[in-house]
Amino acid sequence: MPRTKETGRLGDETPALDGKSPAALAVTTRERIVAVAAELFHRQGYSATTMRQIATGVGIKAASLYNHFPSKQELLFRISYDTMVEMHAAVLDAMAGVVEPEERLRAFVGAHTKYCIVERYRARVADELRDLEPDNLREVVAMRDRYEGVLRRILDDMNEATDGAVRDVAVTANAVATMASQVSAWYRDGGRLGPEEIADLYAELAVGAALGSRAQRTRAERTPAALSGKGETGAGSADG
Amino acid sequence: MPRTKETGRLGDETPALDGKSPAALAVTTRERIVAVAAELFHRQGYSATTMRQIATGVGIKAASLYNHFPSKQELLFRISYDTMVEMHAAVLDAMAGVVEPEERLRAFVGAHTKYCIVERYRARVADELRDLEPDNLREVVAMRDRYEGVLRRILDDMNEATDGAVRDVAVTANAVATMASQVSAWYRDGGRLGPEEIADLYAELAVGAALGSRAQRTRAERTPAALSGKGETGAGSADG
DNA sequence: GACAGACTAACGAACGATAGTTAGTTTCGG
DNA sequence: CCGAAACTAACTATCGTTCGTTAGTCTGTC
Repeated sequence: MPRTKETGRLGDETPALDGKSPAALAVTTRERIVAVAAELFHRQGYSATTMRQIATGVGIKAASLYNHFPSKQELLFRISYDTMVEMHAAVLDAMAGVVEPEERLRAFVGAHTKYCIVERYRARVADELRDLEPDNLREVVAMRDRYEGVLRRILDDMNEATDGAVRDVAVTANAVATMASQVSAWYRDGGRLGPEEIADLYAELAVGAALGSRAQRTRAERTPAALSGKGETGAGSADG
Repeated sequence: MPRTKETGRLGDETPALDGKSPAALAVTTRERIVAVAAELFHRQGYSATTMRQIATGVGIKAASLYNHFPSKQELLFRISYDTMVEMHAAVLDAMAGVVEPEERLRAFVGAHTKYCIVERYRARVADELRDLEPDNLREVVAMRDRYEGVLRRILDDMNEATDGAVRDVAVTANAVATMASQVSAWYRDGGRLGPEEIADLYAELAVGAALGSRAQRTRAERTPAALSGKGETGAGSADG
């Protein structure tokens, strides 16, 4: 490691690193790069973020970034892909051992929401697929599709268990997934509720949305509307 | 109007304009610029879109864009602001004359969702506030806050009418608003359901989320959880 | 009705700034 | 004392924007 400046000591010549951001807590330079890049990509978008900004945030020069990542695009891909994997794992872990469909939905949405709050920079970057180059895009989309398949299966099970209370599985799956992912669009630290509490609320919102109120259900029986939408990606297709 | 090339005739030297995009239907050059820019901003993001790309899409050169807009930023602002105004008007129109809170929620979410589908390019650009410069941002955010206040008031009314069935008004408002806005993230033309049908489904999802299922409500009475969250922006604050 | 002048909207060319990236060199830690 | 990882310096490409110009069109006056 060069330069007398140690990774642990901050605030001397490092212009960024406010101390509270996750970048300050990261140990290795590589981890700090990822953390800083995620925050900047989140705040400014990929294209509007420069390698020099990332470098300044980490406390090094732009050229030094290339000792850790071969390109800006690869940096974006690693953030997106690793986040997708991590989120998937967190959700599967939360659902482990839970068998009742409605409880599985709670576990899924709760864990997903919580992850999207706690890791909100990464999560938002991973949700923005537009800047990924074709090959990288394919890989991340495949990951995401597998992930959303889990949700669709839960809703299918709920539909079966409740004799068709879910009005349209495909649309509901998309709606619930986007709702939970976008929690990071409005969440801010220091608010009235913490991540856990919001995650619990979101889980209940999802259950309510999926099953509907009793009034809705009786109304639906009277006027049969859309079918259950089983076995389709959505009303449209996925994005490419 | 210069150049023998008339605005109405297309496809001679204009390299873009595939005929099906809204840009092809626009009459004036200014309208076509807005339509092309909205689609490109949506697909690639603001920073990744160049003035030369927009110009090519319209069928003119980059320099000519400045006869219609003083800057790229102003172009973004006009798209964002006008869309916000239009959407607000569409939703208020749909709610006109509807008094029952639950029906007002249906009207709000239905109209909002439908607009976000039909005008999905514009709507997604207007939802991306990160590229707006401070002054422009303030104006659009003010517009949006007024808009979301309407939703919060509806949920407050529902809460009163149902003796507290809405678990947390602030969180629910944010969740419903983001859910509906993000419908454009997955909708594609030619799918199983059209805009109207999806909008209706979303309205029901919102009602279900807001009121919850009967099972949820009895469960909530046993274990009093979060308060109703009245009079606050959310669990965090809004963005700035 | 004709014609001078203002206006609109297009063009090609170019400018300054800055982007991602590379090459070559220096500097410590193990 | 070797190599990982930092540095300085520079290259090339492209960006938003400006400039000077030109062709067509509207407007008002005689």
